Amino acid sequence: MQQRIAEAAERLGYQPNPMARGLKGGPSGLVGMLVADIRNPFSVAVMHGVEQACRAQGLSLMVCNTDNDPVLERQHLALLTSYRIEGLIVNAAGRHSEPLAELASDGLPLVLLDRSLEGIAADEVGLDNNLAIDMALDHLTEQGYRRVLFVTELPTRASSRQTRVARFESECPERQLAGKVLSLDLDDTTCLDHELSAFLDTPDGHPAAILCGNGQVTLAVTRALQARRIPLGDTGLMGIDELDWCQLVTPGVTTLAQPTDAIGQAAVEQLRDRQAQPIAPAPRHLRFTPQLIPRGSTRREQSASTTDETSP
Amino acid sequence: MQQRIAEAAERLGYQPNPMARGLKGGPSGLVGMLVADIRNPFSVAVMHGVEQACRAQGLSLMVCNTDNDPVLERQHLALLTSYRIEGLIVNAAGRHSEPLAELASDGLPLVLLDRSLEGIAADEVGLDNNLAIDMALDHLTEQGYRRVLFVTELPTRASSRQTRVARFESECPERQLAGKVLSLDLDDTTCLDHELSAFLDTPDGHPAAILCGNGQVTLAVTRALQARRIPLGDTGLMGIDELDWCQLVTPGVTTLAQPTDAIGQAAVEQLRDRQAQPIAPAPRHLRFTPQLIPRGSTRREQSASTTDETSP
DNA sequence: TTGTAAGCGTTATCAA
DNA sequence: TTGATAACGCTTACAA
Repeated sequence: MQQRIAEAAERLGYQPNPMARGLKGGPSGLVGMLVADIRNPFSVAVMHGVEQACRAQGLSLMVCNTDNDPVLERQHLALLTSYRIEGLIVNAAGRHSEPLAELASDGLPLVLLDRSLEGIAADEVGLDNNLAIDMALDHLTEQGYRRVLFVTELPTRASSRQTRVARFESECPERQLAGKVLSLDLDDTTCLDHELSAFLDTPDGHPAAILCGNGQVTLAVTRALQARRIPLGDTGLMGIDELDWCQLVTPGVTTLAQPTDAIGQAAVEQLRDRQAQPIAPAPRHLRFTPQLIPRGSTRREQSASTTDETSP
Repeated sequence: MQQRIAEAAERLGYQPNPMARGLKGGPSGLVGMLVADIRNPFSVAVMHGVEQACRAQGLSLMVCNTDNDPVLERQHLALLTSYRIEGLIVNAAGRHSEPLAELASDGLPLVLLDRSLEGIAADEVGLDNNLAIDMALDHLTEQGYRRVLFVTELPTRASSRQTRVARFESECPERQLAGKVLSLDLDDTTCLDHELSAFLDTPDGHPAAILCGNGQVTLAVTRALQARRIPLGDTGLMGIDELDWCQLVTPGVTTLAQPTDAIGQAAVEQLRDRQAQPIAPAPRHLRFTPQLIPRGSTRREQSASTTDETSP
């Protein structure tokens, strides 16, 4: 009997209207994602992982870019909830966002990507930031650098940046490294040149390296170094986030690659898990291990300019 | 009287439910966008322009990534239409897509980004491909290259690629250039090395250059050239699409930058225009002019390795 | 097993 | 000017 309607539906090309369905409160099959900056390759890479996972689960993904604008974030949040999303993956929200906290307490499955949010007890998925900093400092130490400048975007905006800065500051002394932190506003990189000079021009004989907090910073710093004709390797350069061009800029830029696909997929799984749980379990935090991709930019004794061909 | 309800709505934080609204058939304020490859920086850049324009118009944008998969494309199309979008911006659809044609003939405002589609008479917004090829060939000729290899992704997939190939083939003879076309499957770049060798190893004394059809190709070719230790400039390299790293790879990669923001915004405007028209006017084609950013990779007599600092 | 009815939050139409 | 009512397409609960 049901066969007959199923087959008639097939024949007529019937497709249920998700609007009507959503009205009544049924499952929407929709997952929302809030991205702080769609032009950040890391975000895009994670998003790709999220998409794949959604597809595998038969879910549809609705992506919104907030461009780091709290107002936009609020609007998009309203849009997403009005479409009855079943889960939300968030890679935005600089500060404690009230609407977001409200949603979480309303029981909407929520996964925070690459950041924690004050006052919101939600699942988190992201890099193991402490480990990443440790790995970076270990590598730089091994390569013989004794002074390190950590350049990061304004850490007030994202908790992961704060974590990295904190770890950097606590771990440098442990390794007898002279550490310094530079907070950068990417819209105004004039101070970068200045600070870079100040850091590099100290002729105390200790080899110096620069550690970049994310891909955008790596780009800005590489540009600045190149403008000042500073050869890489002699002055160390290392970045968190692997980028297309890191192997192209001679002698190659050393990076800590994030497992972006895995992170995206984990976010969706987390969402499903939570949906399946009738009583909300304690928030889970998933921290992924980065992969060190050593290249020429952290090789001090340049034995001929060997092009690095490591692939990401 | 209406004031009272307006103020009550404000007080209670009332927000109309777009589901219910959509059910009845009212305006949804939603625009859909289909992107073939979210990891293509060009697509992301255009998407950013689209977003800005939507915001300015008070529209919400729903983006779907098809990953060049016709099946996914169909699914996403179904999703978007079920949400009663008021307009659709498409940067996918390799071949004549039936569902798309259907939508267009149903009167849904449709803008094709960077491609035409057989059998679909819709508005188109994109680069002036003929002009772009002409500009590239002019530049390469001026710089003294006499042989050019045009590397493109499989042109069967996108009309803009076909247009570029056709123009390349017809214009090379005009300029007494020896032109050759290489169609590349980016998932399998083994043939690239091979073909590159074949092209460059012909010692007929004529300076050779490689022209890349888009950013992804530029990346693949730059990698291949670097692997073979071929210095840029001597062998010319030029790409369509400006990328972050083009100024970083010494001596800088010459590009034709697309005005991505303008293209995205034009797409949304086109949508609105069409919506406003009661009777559908003939499809409009908007073709944008690229910007030549000359760098060291097309400079033959390298007078000292001057770092190019032109910004995009 | 099959059929009917109410309700989800809007908008549009029509009467009062 | 205002208020009541039907309809959008679906789900769910209950009656035949």
